[in-house]
Parts: sequence; C-alpha cells; structure tokens
Amino acid sequence: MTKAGKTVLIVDDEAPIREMIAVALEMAGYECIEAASTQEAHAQIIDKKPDLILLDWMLPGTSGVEFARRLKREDRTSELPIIMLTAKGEEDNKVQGLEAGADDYITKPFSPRELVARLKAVLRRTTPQGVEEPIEVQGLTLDPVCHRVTSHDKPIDIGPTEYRLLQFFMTHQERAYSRAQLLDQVWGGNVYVEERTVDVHIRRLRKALGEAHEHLIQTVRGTGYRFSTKAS
Amino acid sequence: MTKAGKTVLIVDDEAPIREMIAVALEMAGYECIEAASTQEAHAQIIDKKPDLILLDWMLPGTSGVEFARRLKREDRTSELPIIMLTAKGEEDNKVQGLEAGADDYITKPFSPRELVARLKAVLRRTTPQGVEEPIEVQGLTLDPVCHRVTSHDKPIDIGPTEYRLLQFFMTHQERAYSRAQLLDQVWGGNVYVEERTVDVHIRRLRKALGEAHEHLIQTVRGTGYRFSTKAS
DNA sequence: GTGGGCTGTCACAAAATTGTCACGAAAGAT
DNA sequence: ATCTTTCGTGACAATTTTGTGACAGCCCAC
Repeated sequence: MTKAGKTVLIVDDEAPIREMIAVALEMAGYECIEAASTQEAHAQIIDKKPDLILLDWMLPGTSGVEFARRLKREDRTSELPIIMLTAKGEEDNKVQGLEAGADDYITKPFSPRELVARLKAVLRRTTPQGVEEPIEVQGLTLDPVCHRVTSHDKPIDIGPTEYRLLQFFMTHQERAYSRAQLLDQVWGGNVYVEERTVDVHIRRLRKALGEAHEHLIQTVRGTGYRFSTKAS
Repeated sequence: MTKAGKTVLIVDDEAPIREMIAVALEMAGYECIEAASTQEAHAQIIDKKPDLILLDWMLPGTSGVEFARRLKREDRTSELPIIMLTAKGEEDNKVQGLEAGADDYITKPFSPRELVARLKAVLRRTTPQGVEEPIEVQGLTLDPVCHRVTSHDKPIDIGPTEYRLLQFFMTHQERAYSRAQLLDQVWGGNVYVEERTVDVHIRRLRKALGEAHEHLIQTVRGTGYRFSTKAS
C-alpha cells in the first residue's frame, strides 16, 4: 500500500545524526528532507511544506528555540508541529522548549522506536480530522468513520483501493477524471503503475457494487471515468 | 451545565512545591487537596476521593513508585489515574514509573502549562465517558462495576488488556480504529509497543469470546479493527 | 523460589489485495 | 464494411496484510 507519506523536515547541524534519523523515519514510511541550519530550514519549509519538524536545540546562528518561537508566531507556519531534540544535560531547557511552542520534546540519545512513536503521536494529535459525514447516493452509502460501504444497509465488501476509489468518486461526483488524475488522487502522486490498472480497479468496484449501483460509475470514452447519478 | 470541578491530590513532601502546583491547578479550575506522605495520601484518597493523583517520585517512607504500584493493585483504587513527578536526572526511572502503573510522568522542572495540559490529557483518556452501566450486545455483557465480562451469564475469563480493549470497543461500536488509535486509547499514549501487538491482543480477545461472539470484532483490511453488530 | 498469569515480539502460515497481461468486445474513423 | 482505438474481463503471480502459535521476561501470590 502506498500510504500518503508525511514529510518530515530534520533540522540538525550534524549530518550523521540527520542521516540516522532520516533512515529510521524512511523505514517507517515517512519522507525526509533535511536542513543543517535555520536558514536552510526556512527555505525547505517554504519549498517542500513538511508536515512536521524535528528541530535540534543546538544550532549555529539562530538557536532552535528561537526558531521554533518564530515559526509559531508566523501565521503561515504556526500550525506546523515541532518536536525538539536536545542532548542529555540540556534538560533544564525543556520548559523553554515547550513554551516556545514545541509540541513534544525528545532527549538524545533516543531509540528510533521512541522517535517514531512520538512523531506518530504528535501527528495524530495535531492532524485535525475533519467531520466525516457518511455520503449517500441512491441507497449507496459510504461511511468514512466506520470505513464501510453499504447498499441499502447491506454491507459491500471491497478492498482498500476500491474503497479509496469509491470515496474519491463520491466526493467528486458528476465530473470526469482521466486515469492519470485518478492515479494521482487515489493512488498518490509518486507511484508508478500502468494507467490500465485503473480500468481493472474500476471493473472490480463495479462488480462489487453490483447491478444496483454499477451504473453510477460511467466510462467517458477517450478520457476516463465519472461518477454520476444521471444516466449517461 | 455545572462543571464538576475535578479534584486532584498532590502528594509531595515539599510544601512549597505543593503550593505552587495547587495554585496553578486552581487557576485552571481544579480543586486541590494535598498530602506530604503516603500515609496522608492514603487517608485523603479514602476521604476525598480525588479524580487524579500527582505523585512525587521521592517520598519519605514508602517511595512513590511503590505507592503507585500498591494503588493500582487495590481494586478500589486501580482506576485512579496517577501522574508521576520526577526530578531532573531521575529520568531513567521513567520506565519503572510507567510500569508501576502511572498514567503519565512529568519531569521537574515543568511549566504550569505543561502540567495542566498533561493532566487534562490523562483525565480525558481515563475518564470513562459512559455511565457505569453494563453494556450488553447480543448476549455479551461487560459490567464495568464488577469488572466482568459474561456471555449469556457465563463468565468469560480475559486479561486486563483484553478487558480494556473490549471495553473500548463496546463503548465505541461500529467505528473503525487503526492500530495506532487503539494503542493510544487502550494502552495509553505514552508507551511504545509494536502495532502488531494489537493484532495479538485482538486474537486473544476473539479466542476468549469464542465462536458465539468473535464475529463482533471485525478486521478492516488496510486500516485496523471495528466492533460491530452488523455483518461485515 | 516457584508456579502461574500476562505481555510484547517473533517467525511463519494463511488470506486478501494488487498490478499486469492477453484477448475479446465495443465504438469510432475512414 | 473494415480497420483502429479504447475499454471490459478473467486469470495470475507477486506482494501485503493478518492470523496464529510459541516464547521469554516480568511481576506477584503462595
């Protein structure tokens, strides 16, 4: 499965440390970008829009705390979660760190496990999950909370990809999408799969929906597919 | 609504510290009672029935850890959430603290803000939302008061973790949860265990429930698990 | 200390999902 | 009508995700 990997910016002046962290995070399915200074970090934030920052306490030039404080003050970045990294012995600064706006705080040395765990926790805490209302169309219901699709209350069994595909369609009705667009939206931007694969999943989805609903997914010849309540 | 101000018991042998904490908590709308020793603490618990305990690690006589362990073992107090306070340099002990049953730990010095935040988090996590009414689903009953699970009045024997897992599921039916969410909710946010551990406990729970009820716990492929009375 | 109950992890088995193909059917285009 | 594209389908093998049994460490009651 290609999870919508979150991007993490690692800010530390020691390259080996950055590497180590990057390796750990990438193994856990995160995308990593790095920066050795606050200047670089700032550029990266604007450029790559990470979902979280791992920020070393000790940095040449602007200190980590100062940088954190600044980020939290700026409107554009105030929501960006920050985890502070501090070496053992700097523990007194923890209060400062948290008050500067850090969302969590990890003391070196730490295990990759701990890092990943806390990172997950922070992301979970800070990623607001929008209100997820069930979507219903002609007796076909997709409930994102229960992660379930039903046809007139009868459960429909589909795989994860078909589920995402249907979810995308139901939240984007009446409009035609090319295979490439669907791959982007449903599979995630940076995976390479054949465009025809979309056809296969469309087919599986239609089959699962059964005669009652398969007509909702219409093929737009020469272009792609469309989810529509109107007859084609 | 009359906000039922929660009562917090502060156990620390240094009066100034107690005072400082009390002031911070009262400003945040909590009621505070204090104790300088475990003996006093015990009396206060019985007398005032606090909703949470802030427990210093270092205490004359019975140590904080020991006291925590004892509280968690006693039936009457096992549900009482505990936050451990540890001074700088004792951080190595945090594992011990958590294993003794503490729900969170805070390292001195800490900011009032941090204290209140974590206290809230712990209360949110541990305060059962529902009333203490037994929950029954298709002959499967979980009685939070007796701390027992029965299938058509026949007792079912499960471990503490399985119990909490089942309780969580029965109070959050129909909704799908990821392994991470379950770890958060059932294990508590500050411990790190492998996500696959959830699978194992799900397995144990299913086995304990037996054929009669195991279908209530459904696996949501690619996502996690769900407790549902409807067929999958 | 000793036995029993719980837990967290593994390694491996079982099951479900996925991406591709090859081939036939449909729909346009000439 | 015939040729060309484009789309629908069933089959597969590879890969992922779950289910399970076994195990070692731990704590506690005896």
